[in-house]
Amino acid sequence: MTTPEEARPASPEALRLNRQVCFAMYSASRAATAAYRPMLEELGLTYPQYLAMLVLWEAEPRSVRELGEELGLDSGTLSPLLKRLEALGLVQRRRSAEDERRVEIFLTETGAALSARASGIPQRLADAAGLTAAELDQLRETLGRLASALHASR
Amino acid sequence: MTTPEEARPASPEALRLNRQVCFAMYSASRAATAAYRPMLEELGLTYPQYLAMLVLWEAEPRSVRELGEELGLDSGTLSPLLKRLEALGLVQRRRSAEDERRVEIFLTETGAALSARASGIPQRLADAAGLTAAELDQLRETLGRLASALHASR
DNA sequence: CACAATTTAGTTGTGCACAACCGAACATGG
DNA sequence: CCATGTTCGGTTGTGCACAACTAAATTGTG
Repeated sequence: MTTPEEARPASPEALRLNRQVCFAMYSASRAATAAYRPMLEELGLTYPQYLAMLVLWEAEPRSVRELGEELGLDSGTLSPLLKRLEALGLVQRRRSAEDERRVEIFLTETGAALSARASGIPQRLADAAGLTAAELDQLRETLGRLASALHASR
Repeated sequence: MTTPEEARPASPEALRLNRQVCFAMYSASRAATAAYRPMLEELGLTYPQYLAMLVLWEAEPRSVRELGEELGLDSGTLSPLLKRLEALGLVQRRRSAEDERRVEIFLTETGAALSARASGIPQRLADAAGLTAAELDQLRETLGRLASALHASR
């Protein structure tokens, strides 16, 4: 009576892959990155590079630390990523004059102009998602609470 | 009349980071991986390694291709991952006799026994998530539909 | 002022992801 | 049987993530 349907002796129901919300997130997140890829390829960006550019398009310049705060990434990830953006001619890295520890990331003209070509991407992705605007809103809200709770639980 | 609240001339609302569901997923997924990390460290596993073990705990042996199907990962990711699991003594890789192209992944006794020590992890993570069981269920369902739609959109 | 503690980027090393490609093994039509 | 095409696992190269560490600049304190 312990196993309702088929016998499944070795594997407690809790360990079933398809029951795990975190696998669904991991999987959906990679699917989203894959969906962005062809669109971002036109801009010559990877998804994390696109995220960094989104932050810079909102306000600029930003220090590496500020970018890391917004994106939840550390310098080990951002330092090489930003150097690649610089090599692409989209940003410029410059030591702050007031605080020589800080490196300020400025958009170049090319980098700033790129936002125009990126502006259609969110809508194209939302269309591909196949969810209603309300569902997307609720999903975003739930994921936000989840991430907060997980961060707090450390 | 175009910008309802504060003026935000340079950055169309669509490009705001916090509006993007995909960033919420990306972020929450990494938060989940980080939440798993200390628990999985006790088992000596990374999160993707844990996922592979979950699949094997359900049914075994599985070919590399079958594992890839379940996890949505290709051989470029799985081959080295499975070699690491073999080096840990948790699985064994063996060429199939019927089809010499296939490599079957078997659990070792140690690998099979590890499921007992892993059985508490899903509940511990669900607790850390701070969502109700209903919310987690709905989240999983929505993410599943989203991933399907994104895969279909290619 | 001296000097310990903190902040900030950067580097190194490990482990995914994934594209592109390869060679061996199998399948199939002729 | 044989030529062609497909499947399968593996390798290589690039780009994240993240832990652990380093060095330089700044801040706080006696």
